[in-house]
Amino acid sequence: MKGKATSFDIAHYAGVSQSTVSRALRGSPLVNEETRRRVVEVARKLNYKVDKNASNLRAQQSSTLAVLLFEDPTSDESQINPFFLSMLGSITRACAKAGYDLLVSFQSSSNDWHADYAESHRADGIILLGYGDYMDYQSKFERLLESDTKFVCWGANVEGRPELTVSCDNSRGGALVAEHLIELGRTDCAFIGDTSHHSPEFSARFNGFAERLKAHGAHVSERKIATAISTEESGYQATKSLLANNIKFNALFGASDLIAIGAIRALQEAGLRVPHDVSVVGFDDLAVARFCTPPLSTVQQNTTLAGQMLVANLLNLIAKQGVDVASSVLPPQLIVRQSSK
Amino acid sequence: MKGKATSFDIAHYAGVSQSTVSRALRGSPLVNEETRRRVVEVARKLNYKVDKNASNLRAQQSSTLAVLLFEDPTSDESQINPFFLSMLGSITRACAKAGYDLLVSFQSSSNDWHADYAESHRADGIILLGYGDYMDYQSKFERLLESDTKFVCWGANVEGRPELTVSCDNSRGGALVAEHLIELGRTDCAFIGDTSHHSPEFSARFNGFAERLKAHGAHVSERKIATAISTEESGYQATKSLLANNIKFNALFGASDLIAIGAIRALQEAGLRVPHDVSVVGFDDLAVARFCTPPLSTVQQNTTLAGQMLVANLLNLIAKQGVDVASSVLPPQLIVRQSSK
DNA sequence: CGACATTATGACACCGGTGTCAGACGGGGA
DNA sequence: TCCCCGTCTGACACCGGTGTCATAATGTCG
Repeated sequence: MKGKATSFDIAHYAGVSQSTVSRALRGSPLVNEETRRRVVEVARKLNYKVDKNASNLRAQQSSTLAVLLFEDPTSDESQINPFFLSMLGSITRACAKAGYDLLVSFQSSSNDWHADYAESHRADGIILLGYGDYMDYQSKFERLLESDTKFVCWGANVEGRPELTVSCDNSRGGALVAEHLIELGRTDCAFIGDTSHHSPEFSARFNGFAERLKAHGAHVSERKIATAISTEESGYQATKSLLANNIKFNALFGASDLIAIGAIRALQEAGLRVPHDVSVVGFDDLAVARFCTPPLSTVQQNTTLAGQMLVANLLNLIAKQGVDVASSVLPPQLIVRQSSK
Repeated sequence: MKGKATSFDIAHYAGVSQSTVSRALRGSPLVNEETRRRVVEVARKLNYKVDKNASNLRAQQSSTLAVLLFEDPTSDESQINPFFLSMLGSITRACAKAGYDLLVSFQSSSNDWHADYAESHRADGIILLGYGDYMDYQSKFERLLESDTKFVCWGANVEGRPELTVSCDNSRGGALVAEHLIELGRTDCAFIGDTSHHSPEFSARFNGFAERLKAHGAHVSERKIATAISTEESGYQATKSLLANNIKFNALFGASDLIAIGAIRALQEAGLRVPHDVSVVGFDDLAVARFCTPPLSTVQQNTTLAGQMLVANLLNLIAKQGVDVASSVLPPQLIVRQSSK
């Protein structure tokens, strides 16, 4: 047998028509059980596999989802945010369970392909990760909506379409951190992250944090806020600049674990002890949080559940073409370790 | 316009035949420059995208590669080995650069789909990660070879086909660790990992390590070897069992960073100081190695280069159907940090 | 001005399945 | 015996492109 076997080959050897082969292999009730057995047996012997391209073409769908991971172009390209990688793992598993394949693509702002996967029929739907850090994300969303592309997004809100977003309750997470620091009596806080609308997740964390502090009579001074993207280096630099300006604080909230880890390095270099002089809390609960020095207190996001919901909501969207899907906001959980004792 | 535009729609509006549209959009020299401009313009206006399924079906290829990541079923399913994730990042980028899409799939030993992606024409070739830890990998390789599936593999050797493997020079990496410990005068070594053929990468690391020590008159006692898979917990347990048996050593080589990190935890719990009492060295240089307590000395594998070579070799294999591709063994690099000073 | 090469285009078969439709076949009831 | 119905199967159009072949239009040269 040259090349791969086709359904015509199977038909030939099983002594039936090609139509019957197709029906038999896909469990149609129209085919006689005895015939089916014969077809299945021949197919197995010839190691026959349905050609996905042909089947997708005819069926006008691809049984495939795509994940587009947006990377902040200002961050180091060689290191991918481990938080998204861990989400990727759970998305992959959820896809497999649903019988879908998963295409993975790393996007940078330079390319504009966001809808390509769907429009070229390579994927039935798209999952967006990291678009909260995308400068111009609302306009991207508009283009996706316009072309009727099925998509769901982690973190960033799609205006007027809450059902397209799965996110952590960032505001609540920030509040948990505030409560924890209040309990410790450490209310003179610095914040490293981003309070602007460019970064909806970081600013939600900050707002939840600041509001809860305020409710207790404390407040975060503008001077104690430094801007950083979600990398260790950026957190380090931002904290260093605070210290260089001789700004004092007894607690520090990093908008992500990577930022917090960088902040700890800057603090330690400046001779400050964590947590003795400064309590530090991060956000994400990356694996590394458990192992760093000192082990980092942080707010855990349930990436496993998040991945499952992204996939489930997207499939729902594809199946029901746009009917109501509930907004999905996941509860965060505070994990206290040595960095804030 | 209902639904997506097809090349016939473009043809209609541009006043040419469908054939010409196809040629024009794919840069055939057969079409008049003026005609091409018109076609391209109409296509852009109608937001036309080539249907990948149709094009793949006709061309009998998919412009897609698949990554199969094998997970040790005995390890915690929710946490994916960060080493492979980082490789995944560089593979994705290399694919994108070559104009290929990437399918990602996590395999467990229970499913037997290894060749499915290729045989169903979903992917032109397959990249195997983590198959060195696969109990029965040679038989899987045989099936892939038999079905003429194009594939390359990280780490594990395919018998008689060195061109299908890209790997780190694990033996040399082990030797680097040995040399480093010899310099420190720490030759009473423990090894945590796997010295059996079940884990070709770990055992190569061990062999390179042991041989170099032997050449210096030192030697690793059987009693100081404990078996572990590549997780923090497993490294912790293995080290704990050594200590429980009252086995002494002044250096420890963990076959991976995760193992070494678990080992450090076990040592510290037992009241041993790292590196004062025991020098610890790992393997991989995960991001976490820089941040753990104390920062971990380790052997760096160049995942960026590795990913690029896997993709390049695979594409080569697909293009030249089986002609010689050089075996690719990448040089490891010792990174000394506080854990072995 | 006719033979011939060159360029640009259209018609059409084809990739390998899926779904529809028509019809063969056997059995039961009138 | 004839008709009807349910069960099972085959023929065929179709999905949306790609590549081949034939041909029209234009230009070249003797």
